[in-house]
Amino acid sequence: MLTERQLFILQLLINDYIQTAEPVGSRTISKREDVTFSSATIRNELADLEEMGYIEKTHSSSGRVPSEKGYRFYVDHLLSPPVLSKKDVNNIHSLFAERMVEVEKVIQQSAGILSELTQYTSIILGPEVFETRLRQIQIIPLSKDTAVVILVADSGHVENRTMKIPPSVSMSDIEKVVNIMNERLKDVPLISLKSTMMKEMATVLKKHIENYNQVNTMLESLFLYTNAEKVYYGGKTNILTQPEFKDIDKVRLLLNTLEQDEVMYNVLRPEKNGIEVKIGQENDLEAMQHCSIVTADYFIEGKRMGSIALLGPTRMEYQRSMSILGFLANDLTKTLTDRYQSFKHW
Amino acid sequence: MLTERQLFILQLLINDYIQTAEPVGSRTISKREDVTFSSATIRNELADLEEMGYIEKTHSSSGRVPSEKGYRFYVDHLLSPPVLSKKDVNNIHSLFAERMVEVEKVIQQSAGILSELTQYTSIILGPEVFETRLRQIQIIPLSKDTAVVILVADSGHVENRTMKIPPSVSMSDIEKVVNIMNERLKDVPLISLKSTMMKEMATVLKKHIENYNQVNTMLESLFLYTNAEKVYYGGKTNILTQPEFKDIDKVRLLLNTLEQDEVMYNVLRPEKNGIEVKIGQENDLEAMQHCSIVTADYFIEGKRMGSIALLGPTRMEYQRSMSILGFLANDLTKTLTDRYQSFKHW
DNA sequence: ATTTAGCACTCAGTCCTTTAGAGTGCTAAC
DNA sequence: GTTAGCACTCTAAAGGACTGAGTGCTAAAT
Repeated sequence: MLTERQLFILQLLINDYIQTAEPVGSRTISKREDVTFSSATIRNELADLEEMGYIEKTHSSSGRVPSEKGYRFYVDHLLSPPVLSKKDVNNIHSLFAERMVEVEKVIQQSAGILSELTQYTSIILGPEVFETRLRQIQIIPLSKDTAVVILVADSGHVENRTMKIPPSVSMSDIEKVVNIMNERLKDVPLISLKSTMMKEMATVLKKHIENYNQVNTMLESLFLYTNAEKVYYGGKTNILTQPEFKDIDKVRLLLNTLEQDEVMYNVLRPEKNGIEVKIGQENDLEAMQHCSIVTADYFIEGKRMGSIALLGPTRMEYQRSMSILGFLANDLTKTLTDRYQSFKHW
Repeated sequence: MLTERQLFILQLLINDYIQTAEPVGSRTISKREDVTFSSATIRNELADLEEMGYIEKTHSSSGRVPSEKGYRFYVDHLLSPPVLSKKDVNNIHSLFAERMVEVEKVIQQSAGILSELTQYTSIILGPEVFETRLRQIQIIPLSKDTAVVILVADSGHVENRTMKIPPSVSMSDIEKVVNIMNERLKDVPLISLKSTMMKEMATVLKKHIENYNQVNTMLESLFLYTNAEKVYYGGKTNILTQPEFKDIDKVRLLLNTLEQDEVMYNVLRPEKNGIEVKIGQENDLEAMQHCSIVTADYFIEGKRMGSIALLGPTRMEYQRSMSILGFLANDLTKTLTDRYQSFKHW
């Protein structure tokens, strides 16, 4: 479809535009050392590329700018082999060298370093709750009618909620329930706690507990909000340095969307494995029309646990972003798998 | 110092400017029904007010704009009696009607409603840790060398950290330590946990524990990061709708500052009780030069527990903000005190 | 049959100038 | 002390001229 030369020109053009954010003209391209043909030739090629929809003009006599189709093609076929500078690699490695104990800190730090290295906004989806399993439940009374319920997962993750205790339910009832729960619910994935409890425990509970109904509603309220995934951010305002975000309204829309964890959760939920790039309109969200998102997954023992992502303008450094992201995802996978193993084979 | 008429004119001018964000001229003021004197007279008065530093011109033939001194004076002496619409009151009351169980949720919701009602950014400092006391410590092993430590406060607040266990420390040692801690540290304010532990427990621990040194370093690392207060936000991007924040760089600076919880913590830490207003440069932070912050405190049994604040442009609706803030602080105080009582007299 | 030089044309951006309008300060009269 | 009136100031908007980067097309060169 595209000739060698057209590919070459398209690549040069997009590379240039990614660096400068300015429409690229034929002369700019022809000035490069490795370009042997004249600007007139380039003009002809550019006209063809435009006709095919890979590039666009901002006005009738302007230079060309990549279209989303152009970026798509670029990402799919024109990326040069990934190169990470030693500096970047060291940066990332030093992060994991610390061997932090808490998963959440590891992830928070990763988000920080990602945004620092790229000057984009980084977003990390915490380990999927449904892959972590219950280790223990504790109930600690606070007052005569409230108690804190603490769930500890095998990953070290701790969830807690405060709960009202109906007056008709006694402390010994609660102790009984907790005991039963710890017996029956151990190693159940957090995400299916509720259903497992309702199914498997109903009969058992009925046998042992007098006020079964009250206890039941109490337990239901306990698991009512299955906690959504936690979303971590780095460099939330980095996007404001991009020239395409001079417009306050665009910025506001985007930042507002970023604040909504549930929305971002859906954005990041990857559809296929590996490194994925969503360009402009490919993100269904209005606020993301002018953005691209690069996502990568991290795994524990081959199971997808979450994803890490970079959010930038459509004119983003795809190659570099993908390299860094892939690299970090890999390190994260290793670190977390290691950690998990040590839990498992204990 | 200022004549009645000057006071009146200053008040009108600031009120007008707060509404319109446009410099106010003598004609605008003279057009008001309750103004009996001519624009020429007003011009004379404005000249005087300017000389005294209460108002400024944006250029030599522009209308006048309040100076920071002007706002200060306005806030201190010219506020009209507070009026809250029924709608606002209902809005706030309905929030507390729900009787949520978790303190954190109450606070998060409060932040939300504040920002909704005012269209400013709301910031709430969570209950001061040093006023909450330890109820119980739990240690739950995760793997052979890690464990989760869970601290439950009497307020229902739960803290947790993951901890490395040195190989030389045995599980039974840890159990002993936890038991001793629960005996000795119950009802100690969270903030002084570390010092109390180091002082009071050293001797006891030495007696009972073999590997005192390892245990000690382990415990030290546990309390190394005394968790800073949690800061809650509502309407983070509301400030972007204000015309004075058209400038992306200002916005970036401000939003970045907002992201830094420690900085905000210091900004909010109130110096005196009651409702306080900090105008422009009175906030030492560079990023806040063009902002005002209104803060109010909330209490539990007369002890200050935290503060709630509104962040807006210097041209903010002080009267309304202060009313709403005061009202909410009051409700918060009541709600939290109620709750606390029920813990205490249990 | 490509490629290229050359040229006419287009348009955004900058710089000036003009104009309108809002506002001031001052003076002289009330 | 107050006000009408007027000259003056300055911004903001609107228009015009000019520049420069860029294009598309044509005709000549390869």
